[in-house]
Amino acid sequence: MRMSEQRRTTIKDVAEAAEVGVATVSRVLSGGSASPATREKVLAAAARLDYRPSALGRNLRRRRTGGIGLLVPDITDTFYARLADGVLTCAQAAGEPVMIGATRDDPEREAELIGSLIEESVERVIAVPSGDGEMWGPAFRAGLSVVFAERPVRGREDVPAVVADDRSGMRTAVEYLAGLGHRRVAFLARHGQEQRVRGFREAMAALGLPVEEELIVRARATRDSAYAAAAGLLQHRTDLTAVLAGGNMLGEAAVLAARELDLRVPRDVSLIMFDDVPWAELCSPPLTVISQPAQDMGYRAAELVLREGRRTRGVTLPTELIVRGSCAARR
Amino acid sequence: MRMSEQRRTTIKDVAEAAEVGVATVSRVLSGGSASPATREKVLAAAARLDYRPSALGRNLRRRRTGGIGLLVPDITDTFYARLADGVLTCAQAAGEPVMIGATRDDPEREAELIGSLIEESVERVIAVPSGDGEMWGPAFRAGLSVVFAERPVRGREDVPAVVADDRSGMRTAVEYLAGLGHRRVAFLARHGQEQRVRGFREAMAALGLPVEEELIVRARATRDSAYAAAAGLLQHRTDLTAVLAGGNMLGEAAVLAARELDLRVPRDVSLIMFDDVPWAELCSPPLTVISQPAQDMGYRAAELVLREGRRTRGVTLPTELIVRGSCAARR
DNA sequence: GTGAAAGCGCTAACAA
DNA sequence: TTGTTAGCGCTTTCAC
Repeated sequence: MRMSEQRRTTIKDVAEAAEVGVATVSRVLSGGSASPATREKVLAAAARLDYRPSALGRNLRRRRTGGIGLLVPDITDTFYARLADGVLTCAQAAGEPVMIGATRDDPEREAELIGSLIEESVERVIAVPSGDGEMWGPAFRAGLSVVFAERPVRGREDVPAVVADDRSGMRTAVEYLAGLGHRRVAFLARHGQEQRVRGFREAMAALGLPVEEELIVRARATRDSAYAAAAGLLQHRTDLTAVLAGGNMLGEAAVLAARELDLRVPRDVSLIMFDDVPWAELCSPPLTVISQPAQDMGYRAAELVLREGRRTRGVTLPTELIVRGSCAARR
Repeated sequence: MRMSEQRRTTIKDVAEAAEVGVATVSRVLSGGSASPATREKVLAAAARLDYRPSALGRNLRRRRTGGIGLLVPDITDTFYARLADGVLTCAQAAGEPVMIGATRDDPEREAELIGSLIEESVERVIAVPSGDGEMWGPAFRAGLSVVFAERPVRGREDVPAVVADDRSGMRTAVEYLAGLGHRRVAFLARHGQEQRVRGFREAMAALGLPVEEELIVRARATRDSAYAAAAGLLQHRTDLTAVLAGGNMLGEAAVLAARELDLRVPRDVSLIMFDDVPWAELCSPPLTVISQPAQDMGYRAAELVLREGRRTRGVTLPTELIVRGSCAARR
């Protein structure tokens, strides 16, 4: 005996209550033409019944879903959190729901999440890609429009990407360090940040500094991996005088590892971090950083993916050197 | 620019390819009974066509959506980011998509987001509530099952909530401070953290310390609001000897404000923060904190909301005092 | 074990 | 201007 069989209020209920056909209700509610009288009736009935059109029905019929999918490696990394925030801001303004997934920087998981987005008929995706171009085959075959954020994917140069100006940022950082007299500078990068690695190499070369492959260390997008990379670097290479961290988690790890090894920043080693975060200022010493507009990045990516217009080109956003106290002149 | 009218592969296509009826395909794919021979045929066809069942169709038919909605004030606040991470971890393990929204700690926006979740037929929601009980009327009327996180909502005591043990945490903090000789301790709270405020009052009273209303300051869940609150407090009340920050953003603001006002921590003022974050250790001095299991909170909330079983009770998770260097004995 | 058919809630032709 | 109707892709009786 089901007394309160929670049935959802449907368009049919509204139609009956307003004494019109369902098509009329649909039209009125989506701003179509209708006589003032009927419009009034329908609106009143809808309000009275607290009617909310089912996105399920609509999307099935239209064979598309409005929402946008968002794939980031780790929402716990403030950079991705800010990026996500930008996406949310733009999406909410456009009234689009956002479906989020954490890839853990794992191509396999990424593939799963892409599959899940396809199942949900999400047709727009913003992703900080972890895997290579192949992961994205199913996505394109399914016809969804994707925009990459933070970094492009090799082999998918046709897909628009919203990125920071890594080359310029790296160049600025390396020049700053070189100006301070550093020659042996290491680079802590996240896997996949090849743009930055390339920028680093270029900048070093341009200044006539040696690029030792051993001084370019890669980590995965997790705290543990970052720490291991930083500690390993600092421990084994006592000859380096400066380290450049490719992201805030790498920077955090570097500060921690340095402290653990009793290295003083910036006396024993100078440190500069890509990405500015609130705690950089609270840190001791305050960290010198290359800031990048994370939230903007997300916002722009959302704009791009929302703009139906095909053939949109990617966007490169500027970075900025913010000198604080973690770099010193090399004696 | 799609050249071929990308038609999605449907169950019908698979049925034709496998030379069976659609019902059979459905059955096989959802683990129903079928003869080994047909099962084989269907699976092969599905794989060959790279078939993915449409969640839209399924959900519409079933009149429910699997996904879970997640509403947080600000994903940029690492506490909420960790909470969200917990939710994502659990949801992904269960294969459920997560729809996320940022309420900005604004009841109105929260109401909008709830409405949007209803439209999407999401039937499970985890929320860090901003508004009062009334906001949630439509949600319950629509029959969705919700779990609150971080704090309960007054007037909705029947809704399960996953929270930190605020009373115990506050008590521990206050006792620690009192043991150090502090009597004039201020509390920086976020609006809605009434549990913590209550815990603070109780703890102070229990130790025979005076509770000055003026020393309990509330901020909204934004960096600006937090900073304003902290700066105002520190500026106007030069007689206080310790401040307890109700969350990491409040703590961050307090450190910043103190620095701005040339107050030395812990010499001039002791500081203790609710919620442990990676930078607390990097800060100078390292911050003494009451840690709370944010990611766990999210995970547990997801478990609760996923467990169909109604009448689940809420969960209270333990907190822990982690002494670092931001509190000193009062001379 | 298998298939035909009836919808889930909605929108878009097409009629009236 | 309005209503009728045919599906969108799927699951689920209900016959066979």
